[in-house]
Amino acid sequence: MSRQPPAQSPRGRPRSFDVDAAVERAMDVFWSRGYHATALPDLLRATRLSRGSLYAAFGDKHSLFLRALDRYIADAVARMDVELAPGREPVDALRAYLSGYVERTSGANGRRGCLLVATAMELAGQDAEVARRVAGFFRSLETRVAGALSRAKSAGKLADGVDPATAAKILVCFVEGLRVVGKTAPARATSQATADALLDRFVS
Amino acid sequence: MSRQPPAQSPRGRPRSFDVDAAVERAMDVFWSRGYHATALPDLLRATRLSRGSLYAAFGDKHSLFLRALDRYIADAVARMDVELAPGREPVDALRAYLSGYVERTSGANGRRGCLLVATAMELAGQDAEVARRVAGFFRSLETRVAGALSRAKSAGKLADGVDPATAAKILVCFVEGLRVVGKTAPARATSQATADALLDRFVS
DNA sequence: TCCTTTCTAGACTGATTGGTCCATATATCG
DNA sequence: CGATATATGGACCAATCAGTCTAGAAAGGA
Repeated sequence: MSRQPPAQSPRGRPRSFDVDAAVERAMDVFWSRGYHATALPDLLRATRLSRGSLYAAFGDKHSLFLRALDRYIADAVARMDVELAPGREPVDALRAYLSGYVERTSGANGRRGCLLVATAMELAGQDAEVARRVAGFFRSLETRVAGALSRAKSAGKLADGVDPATAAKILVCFVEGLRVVGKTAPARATSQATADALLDRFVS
Repeated sequence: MSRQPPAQSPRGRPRSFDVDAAVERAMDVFWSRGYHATALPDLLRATRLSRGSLYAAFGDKHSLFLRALDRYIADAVARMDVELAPGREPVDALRAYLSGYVERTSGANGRRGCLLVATAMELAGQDAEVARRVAGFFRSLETRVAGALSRAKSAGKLADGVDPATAAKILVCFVEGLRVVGKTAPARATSQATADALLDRFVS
């Protein structure tokens, strides 16, 4: 869908910087500082681009931010697709998925936070483009968790009375709450025990 | 602790505006826009104060923000103390507490968000004063929920194998996650059903 | 080599930022 | 009344904001 080679050699200097790498570096900055607190010089330093190049390539700060956010979401969804792959034993998959969240929300990783949650809180209320992406991500997340829970139920691994769709909503809230509480840099073992205890209430 | 009358009449014009009301109005602005996106003119309009009065009374934007945050936290803790009062039947108390969160995180209320969560994500990583307050709030929250769960356990109302301290951590993550997901303005009934389903996994 | 394109560095813009200051009005006390 | 303290509104400040533009360097294709 993207990155098709040019139809014919465009005579002259070819693009000499890696756009995707620039987006990734910009993402890192927005990730650790948030949208409003990120100033243009921060982005120029991180991307190692000149002002002219940055504006030529991305238009403006807001557009660059949306690309960074899309990149963050794509990475997160790709990771989910691996951890919660349908082929995998579903309870193991859920446990691995939760462990990944624990890893990312404890200690220094936790303190760093989450671009998506920070963006949801900072911008989703005022920025429709952002709100769409945030809502879409939560939908993706819930769908995949619900799928794993459904497969677990089919395999008879779920406790009595657990509805996969409802339990998925619970787990989504829980992991996003982990990201918030993670800002206080909780101990890994504590968060892991908490996540295990929750999952243990659903599986049999 | 606060608001003691002056030791002796201070000759001259007495304070003619309500400081607490100004803090509350400032809180509303920070609440809906976040720290960085709130500009001084926004605060002047909301508090109906002149620049001079605002700086004389609060020092600077950051100090005013901390006062607003403290006010928000005090309100939240006071509400918890009512909803989770030790005298109350503990399971009813927990149910009421969760319902309050559902109310505040669904529909338009949800879209408005939460000053504490937004602040945690926007500032806690870089601002020690803020980080202290955020961590303190989560501790208060967890302590109170754990207390209610303990009382429920003593009354034999908890399911087998549920540890109050661990379940409290789960519920804290869940409700803070509700605040995040609430930014997408979920339907009240859906959130209520989700919260009920979670609590039903703990009570017997 | 020459043409074309892309890059960089930085000057520059107008608007806005948080914060200071002051002249003036107002209100309450002794 | 007169002294004192507190308010207002707006001028003013330096710094920074996002964004535009240009001159010249750099590099590949013809």
